[in-house]
Parts: sequence; C-alpha cells; structure tokens
Amino acid sequence: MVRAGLSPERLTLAGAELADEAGFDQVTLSALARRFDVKVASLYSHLKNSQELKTRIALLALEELADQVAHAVAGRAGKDALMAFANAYRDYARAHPGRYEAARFRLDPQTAAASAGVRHAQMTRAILRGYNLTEPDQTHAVRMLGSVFHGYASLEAAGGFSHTDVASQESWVWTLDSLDAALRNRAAP
Amino acid sequence: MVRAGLSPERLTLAGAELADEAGFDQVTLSALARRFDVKVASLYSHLKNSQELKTRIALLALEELADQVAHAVAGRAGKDALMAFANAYRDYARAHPGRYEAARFRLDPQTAAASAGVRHAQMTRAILRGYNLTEPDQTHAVRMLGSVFHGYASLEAAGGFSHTDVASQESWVWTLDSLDAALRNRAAP
DNA sequence: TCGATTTGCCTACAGGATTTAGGTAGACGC
DNA sequence: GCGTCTACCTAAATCCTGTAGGCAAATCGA
Repeated sequence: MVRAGLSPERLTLAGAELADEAGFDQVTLSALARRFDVKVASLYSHLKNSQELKTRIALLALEELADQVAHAVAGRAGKDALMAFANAYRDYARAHPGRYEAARFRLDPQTAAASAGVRHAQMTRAILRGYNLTEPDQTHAVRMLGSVFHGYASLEAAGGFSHTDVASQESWVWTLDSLDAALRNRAAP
Repeated sequence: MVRAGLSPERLTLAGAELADEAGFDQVTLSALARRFDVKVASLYSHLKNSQELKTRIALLALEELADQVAHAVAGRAGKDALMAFANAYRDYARAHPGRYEAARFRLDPQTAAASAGVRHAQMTRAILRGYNLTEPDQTHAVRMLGSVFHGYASLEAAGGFSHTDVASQESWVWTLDSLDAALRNRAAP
C-alpha cells in the first residue's frame, strides 16, 4: 500500500482547484478522493467533515484575495488606491471563480473573526482615508464599496453582463469613476 | 389511497416556503415529499427533476420581485423612483431570503430570456429615464445599480453588516443618496 | 351507468454522497 | 528489531436523486 501523502493543506488546495474548475458546490469529499485516487473514508483522517473542507477553502480564498488586494494598493492613495483595490478584487473573482464563491461561504462568527475577512475591512477603511470621511460615513462607505465590488463580481460571474454589446470592462471603469466622485462629494469640510 | 392533490404550482410554492425557512440549498425533492407526506418518486410525475423545481422557484421569485418593484415605482420618478425600486428590492430580499437566493439561480439563456428578469432590466432602465443618461452610460448605470442592490442584499443576508453599531438602514439610505448624486452628475447636458 | 383510459401515487431498486466503526500495513521512535 | 502510531482500508448506515413498473382513483365516452 503506497501512501498518498495527504494533508489538510493539500486537500484544501486541491479542493480550491476543483472549485475553480467545476464550481464550489461541486467540491465534495468524494470528488476529492477520486482526484487523489484514494477512498473517501481516508479523508476523514485529515478533515472532520465536508464542512471543514469548505471552511478551509473559504479561508484560503479570503487570504489570497486579501494578499492580492494588499499588494495592489501598496503605495497608492485616493482614487488610485480605490481603482487598484477594486481591480484586484474583480480580477481575483474572474481568475478564480470557485475560490471567490468559496470566499462568500458563510463562516461561523468566531472563524470569520479570525479570518482574513478582517483584513479586507481594514484595507477598505484604509483606502477611504484618502477621502477624508468621518464616522459614521466611513462605515457607510465601507458597506457601499463592499456591495458594489461583490455585486459586480457576482453578477458578472453569473453572466449577467454579456447580453448587450457594451463591454463589462467599460461599465466597471464607469462605476468606479462614479464611486470616486460620490466619495469625494462626501468628504468632510 | 387518498390523493394528495399535488401540482407543479403547489410544489413550487411549497419549495419557495421551504427555501425561506431553511435556505435555498435545503430545497430537495425529499424534503418536499416529506412536507406533503408523500413518497419522493411521486413528485416525478409533476416535475422532471430537482433542477426543474429549482428553476420554477427561481422564476416564481423573479416574478414576485418584479411585481413588488413595479408596484413600488408606479407613479414615481427621479430619486423617488430610485428609492422605491431599491427599497422594494431590499425588502423582498429580507422578507424572503430563500426566494431571493433562488432568484439568483443560474438559468439557461432561453429560460432567462422568458423570465421576469427581463422586466427587472426594463424597470431599471425606466427609473434611469429621470436621470437623462445617454447610451452607453445608461447601460453602465443599469449594471452599477444592479451590482449595488444585489451586493447589498447579499452581504446583508450573509450577516456582513451586523458587526458594528451603525445601523444597516442608515448605510442603505446613505448609499442610495450617493447613487442618486452620482447619477445626477452623469446627466447629459 | 358502465367500461376504457388516463393519471396520481405507490413499491422496488440502483447510484452516489456523507459519515462512523473498526481493521491492516507502512512509518517511525527506542 | 519491536512496539506504537497513523495513514489508508473495508464495511455499513443514512440520505438524496432518478428510473421502471404497478395499482387504484378519477375521468370521459357511449
């Protein structure tokens, strides 16, 4: 019997790849076992259950996404930072649709609090510094930006923007321009 | 043997209720059969498969949502119409989380083209008439509004806005005010 | 009203996913 | 080299989907 060399990390990574290829809801322990040419029950030595697998993939995706965004906004400010953030976000969602879906997986509060989701919120607040907003406007803005970024990525992934001739890229830039203008309008005097 | 009086319509409605109670992914033919105290196989006389059930629930949700929005915007224009549209949308998502999830279910192109999703797009364009946008700005605006509405509803449903003291309602109004200002800024001269 | 047909719900079964219990053999410490 | 640990195994229960074929209630035509 040759050992397959499984580990929670390898399983999580393979699960993330599977998600990108086939969709997050196709990520099952059965499919993963098939991919490693191993019996399903063997995976339970490494993962408590399929819920844990999904949670781990979600955490991986949140980390990766936060890393990409952090790298993109480094050294930028104002509208420049906003665009970099938004583009990094959308690019990740397009390059890794399954992982992006996973990043929206409902985590229990403690797990969420310990996840890279926290960094997302911090980075969003960071780029808003360039807009000079006071509370509670800053919180409102965090929510608005999060809604637009997620909503756009989500609708685009669902194919919602492929019906007309207007390129999605143009709508994206237009939307970000509008957001920038709206935020500048909100700046504290 | 007493007949249960099933029909595609009754099953769809019960499925929608089940979705609101337990989540769209908990909508299974098994659960539905249990609810009607009937064997699972019996449902296949009324529905081709579970995919058809989900599709029908999605179509129902799209219809309901379009009806609510249509009712809300009737007789309104400009910012007034925008707010009515947005509030009807968010209210539906909050009142019927499972149905709202269903409304985002991926439909095949023909089904989507024949669904109430078309009315949604039309109504969005209708409220934008008050902002005097020319193409392709109008298309960009449709996409931006769709992103914000869906993104906000989605993040709110996921509990993303319950961490701080700032009320979600206030952020919502703030966001809509910002959108209104942004759109007015885009008006053709 | 009675017979024929349709149809609504049934049993039986096969396939696949999740999860648990318990066994065996390779890896590793002493 | 021996004992222990652990990675992977078989077996089995439970649940969901989907198909095939059967029986009886509803319905329709004469």
